[in-house]
Amino acid sequence: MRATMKDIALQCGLHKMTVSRALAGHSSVKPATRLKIMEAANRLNYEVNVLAQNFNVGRAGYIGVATSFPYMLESSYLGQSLRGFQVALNGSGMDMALFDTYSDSFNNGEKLAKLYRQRKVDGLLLVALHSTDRFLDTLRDIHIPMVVVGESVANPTGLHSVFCDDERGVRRMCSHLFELGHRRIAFIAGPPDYAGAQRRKEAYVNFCQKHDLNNPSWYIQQGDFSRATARKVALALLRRKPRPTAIIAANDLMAFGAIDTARELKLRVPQDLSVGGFDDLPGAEECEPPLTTVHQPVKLLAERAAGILLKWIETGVTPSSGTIMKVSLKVRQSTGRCPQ
Amino acid sequence: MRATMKDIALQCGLHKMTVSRALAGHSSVKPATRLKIMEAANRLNYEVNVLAQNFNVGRAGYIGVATSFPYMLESSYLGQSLRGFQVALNGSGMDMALFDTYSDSFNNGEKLAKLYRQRKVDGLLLVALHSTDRFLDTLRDIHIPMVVVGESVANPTGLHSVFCDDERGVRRMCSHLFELGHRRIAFIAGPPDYAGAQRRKEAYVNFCQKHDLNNPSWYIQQGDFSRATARKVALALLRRKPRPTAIIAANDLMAFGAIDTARELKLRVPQDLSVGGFDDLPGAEECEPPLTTVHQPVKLLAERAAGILLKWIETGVTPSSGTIMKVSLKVRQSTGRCPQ
DNA sequence: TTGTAGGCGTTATCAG
DNA sequence: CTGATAACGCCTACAA
Repeated sequence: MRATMKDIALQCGLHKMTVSRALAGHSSVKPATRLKIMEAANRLNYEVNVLAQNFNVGRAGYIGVATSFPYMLESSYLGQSLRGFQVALNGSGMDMALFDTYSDSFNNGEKLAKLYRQRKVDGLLLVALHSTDRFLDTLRDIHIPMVVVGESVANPTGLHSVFCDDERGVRRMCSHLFELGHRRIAFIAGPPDYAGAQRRKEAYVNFCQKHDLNNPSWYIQQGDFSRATARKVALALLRRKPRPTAIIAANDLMAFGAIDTARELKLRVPQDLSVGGFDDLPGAEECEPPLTTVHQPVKLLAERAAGILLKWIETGVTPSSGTIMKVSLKVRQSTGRCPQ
Repeated sequence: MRATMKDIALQCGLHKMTVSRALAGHSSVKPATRLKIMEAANRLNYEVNVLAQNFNVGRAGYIGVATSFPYMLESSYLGQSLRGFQVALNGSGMDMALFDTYSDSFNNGEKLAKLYRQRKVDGLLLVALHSTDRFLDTLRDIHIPMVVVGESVANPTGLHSVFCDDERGVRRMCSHLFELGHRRIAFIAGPPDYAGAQRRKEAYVNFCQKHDLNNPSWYIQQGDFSRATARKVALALLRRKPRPTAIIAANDLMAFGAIDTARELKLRVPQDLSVGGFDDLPGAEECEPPLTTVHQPVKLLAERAAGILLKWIETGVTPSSGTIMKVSLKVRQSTGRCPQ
């Protein structure tokens, strides 16, 4: 069906090798010959067989993006990440393949490793990995080019991860509220098996200690990054005395949940209660009230991660350590002076 | 580096062809030989080179999922679609590659066509395509195995699309409200270049005519499937007299927007205003109040689409027409009896 | 400037 | 039951 270099060669009375050179843009082809070849290629609707090309050089031409489907897929976190990857991959000849690591078969990393060993992908980008995933144990040993995005890893040996400065972000949020007069600051934590969530919580705890806030232990509530759960635990926070005057949520979704609950309890945000988030989702700016949050440059972070991975694949040199990206505090209308 | 069949063959003193047969599970291999081969394969950590395999049979082993990144990526519509694809692709040896059709270079279909001609993908799944996209013009002629998901196409020649029964869905929503006593029913339409949005609007118009509702023309407002825009146009609907007692939005996001506005105007939903949506997003059930909406079996729809595409690729036979999936009305708390 | 030989790893096919 | 050969489409390396 489809024309090959051989077909063009036949039409032109040349050898397929000359065709290969001409199409690859080698300078060692006589202009006249090149022209003839180009015309024939056009005539035949020729298009390189990338499959053969890649097979020849032993690469798949795909980067595997591994994520846990169930709720990551619909997160703008992944959305922005993918956009960042796209930017980095653009022009590299690599494209993105999407894999679900949620299913059980994935959870020991075997399946991902297989993808690589079978040459379905040339490397992996792992988005917001759970730090408990046994991925690491399995994958680390296989020396697969792979970069973890948005999550640092407890034991980073042989793994490169790109993540944001969670600690600094939470610290800045705490300071912001502190300066507004807040002392009764509560915290809704993320799932404990996310290293990033862990870092955020610790930063909050450290801040409280450093400033002798001495808040009751129930000021720290366990969330799971979901809005629904945040609503529930916010209820626990806002019903009991002494009621916090500010809540920091470990991500924006949970901040939204806290605001939902405040509204339900007829508490005004920010007059009666300040709420801070983390992530700066696209929706954070347009919600009611616009959310004060820590901006994470997700797209950039992803772009960086993909860039590192590409270089790794091309050069074969394992990048050394982790990469930390800066965050910034976006002060909007969900935080205000402490009441009284 | 990596072991090949040849390596195994050498270790076993056999021909690589025998190894191929043994590993492929052919019955024509002596059990003892097979065992020897299996052991060697294990010892060498052998894994088939899928790349070579695919090259040999002339297929990429990837299905391209094309979507316009900007907001589709973060939609649960795409999320559910991908999950559906995954189910259908499972076990087929095909995986998903993700492509952004938003950029200009994609909009004439050339790039997608190239993906196919270059054998980067074996077929395409187009999610929620704009019906104005010139994709169709370009792609139709190339006979690429491809299925459009969630959108019917004006001129379906040579294109198979799987979409839901938009008309029936809106009709059922209209009837539901009508039976609750509503007559002043307004409609927030979706972007006119989506065929599905068009169908939904027409279904509404038809219902109004059939029941002689004779509502003013401004009862139809133009939205763009986004929450923000819906808020604005809902304001136009709710500020003017005679105020509608019910609003149907062409998708859930816009229904949420309408509820936002109602809340802002101190209108209670559903006591003062009923609001209906379309899609049944995961969030529709847990929002406040839970949304009455038309359930679209997106995951199933996607699964079906991917199944059709797979068969097309395997058999080479173009499927005939479009496939329409059933919808169902989910009555929740955002609709109620007409006030007075 | 162009041609030839060979190989990438797998499988179909035919021969033994 | 196993082996030999060839082919998939391209490219590297060397020869003319």
